Amino acid sequence: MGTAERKAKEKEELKALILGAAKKLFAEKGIEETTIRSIAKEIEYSVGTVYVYYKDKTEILHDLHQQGFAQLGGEFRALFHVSDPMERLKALGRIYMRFALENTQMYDLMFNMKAPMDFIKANEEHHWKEGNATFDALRKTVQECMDHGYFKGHQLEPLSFAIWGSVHGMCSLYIRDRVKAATGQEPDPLMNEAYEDLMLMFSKK
Amino acid sequence: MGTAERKAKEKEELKALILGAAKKLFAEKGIEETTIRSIAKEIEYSVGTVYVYYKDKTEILHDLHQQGFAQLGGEFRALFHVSDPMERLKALGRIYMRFALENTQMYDLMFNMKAPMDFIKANEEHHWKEGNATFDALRKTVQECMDHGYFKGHQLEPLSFAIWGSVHGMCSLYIRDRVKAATGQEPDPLMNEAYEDLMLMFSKK
DNA sequence: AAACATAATGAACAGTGTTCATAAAATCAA
DNA sequence: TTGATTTTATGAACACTGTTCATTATGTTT
Repeated sequence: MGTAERKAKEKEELKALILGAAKKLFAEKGIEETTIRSIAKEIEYSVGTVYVYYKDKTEILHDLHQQGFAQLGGEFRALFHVSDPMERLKALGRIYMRFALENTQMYDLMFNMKAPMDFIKANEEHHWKEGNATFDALRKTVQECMDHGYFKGHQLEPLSFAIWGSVHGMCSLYIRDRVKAATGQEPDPLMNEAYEDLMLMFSKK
Repeated sequence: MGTAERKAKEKEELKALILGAAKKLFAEKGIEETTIRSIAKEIEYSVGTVYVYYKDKTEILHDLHQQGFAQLGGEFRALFHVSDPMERLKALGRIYMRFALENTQMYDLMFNMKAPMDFIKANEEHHWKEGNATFDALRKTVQECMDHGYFKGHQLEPLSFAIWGSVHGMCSLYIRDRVKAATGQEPDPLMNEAYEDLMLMFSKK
């Protein structure tokens, strides 16, 4: 049936319109200022309409969080042409860090906020697909590093987590304004130097 | 004047009562559920009274955040009898991690939430006293480690930040429920193993 | 006892996410 | 085309939040 098909498409379009408005406001103003009413106003629909297409605010945030992972995942995949695993590991970290610093709100949503995980739990999807895929990219690279003689005496799983945590921690402190406040130094250069320090330790055979 | 003195003391007591109730509710239910009304109810005062003693919710959260640092700082100071700097560094990290896992809400407030930093900024105190003091404990220990031949080729400041970030990152991912969701493993053992992995790398001369 | 100062109150305001009976629009059936 | 039916959009209303402030109650001083 042609009409049903078209209607389904229109529904998808309006849903995407809502998500786009949410994304824009979210990136600009952050989560606090991104209210359902402001989203509705942005696309010139009523408040109720948003709730026709999204049952929750958390569902919107979850979709946004997925978009973020799609982007980061794409940037990760583009790095798999780097054959030297340690080089790739360093590049993965750099991309991750750049993504965090350039999309602070989005990064926050993906790795710090409760909402997306709450949504995932509430919908019985006890697999965090996006997170797993991203973590897999790291794990595979770490495994290859080990095959090349790096990280002797370490275990793949905890080591991968430790590496993820290390880079995430610096980004997280950056985003929450703890870096300058605690060190008294300018955040951006310090982040770079700290990252070099980390990689120096990681790449010691 | 004796009466004035007593009244001042009473004021302090009521303020402490409010903070205590806030702390209790906060540790139990988290920040979302800790409303001004629930605090007032807990101590059997009216909503308005809370605002007599605290101008803001952020001021309450800032005081709470300070209490957290007082506790963590105390536990840190107790470690300065450990003379071997690398041993002390490892112990600092363990204490930090234990604090995070046992006081998730408080840790979150101290290192992840916006409110306390917003309050500090709003009050022109562009020094994060608590954070600085805590970071100093780490920096001093790292410096001593370097004096003992560790961390060759590293710079004190970025390295200290990298170490802080590393441990913080793992704790942060734990608290925000990303660990099990991304790795599929039980968080607590994984955290311990990952910490060992980190320290193994840090302590390579 | 009266005048004054301090402290506690809770109704009211503006904002939030969310719901749902109603209205409008689109589709289908004749 | 016209009427019936289904689908979509609406915004007032609800329960909650942080916050304010005129009013009330309490305590102190003269």
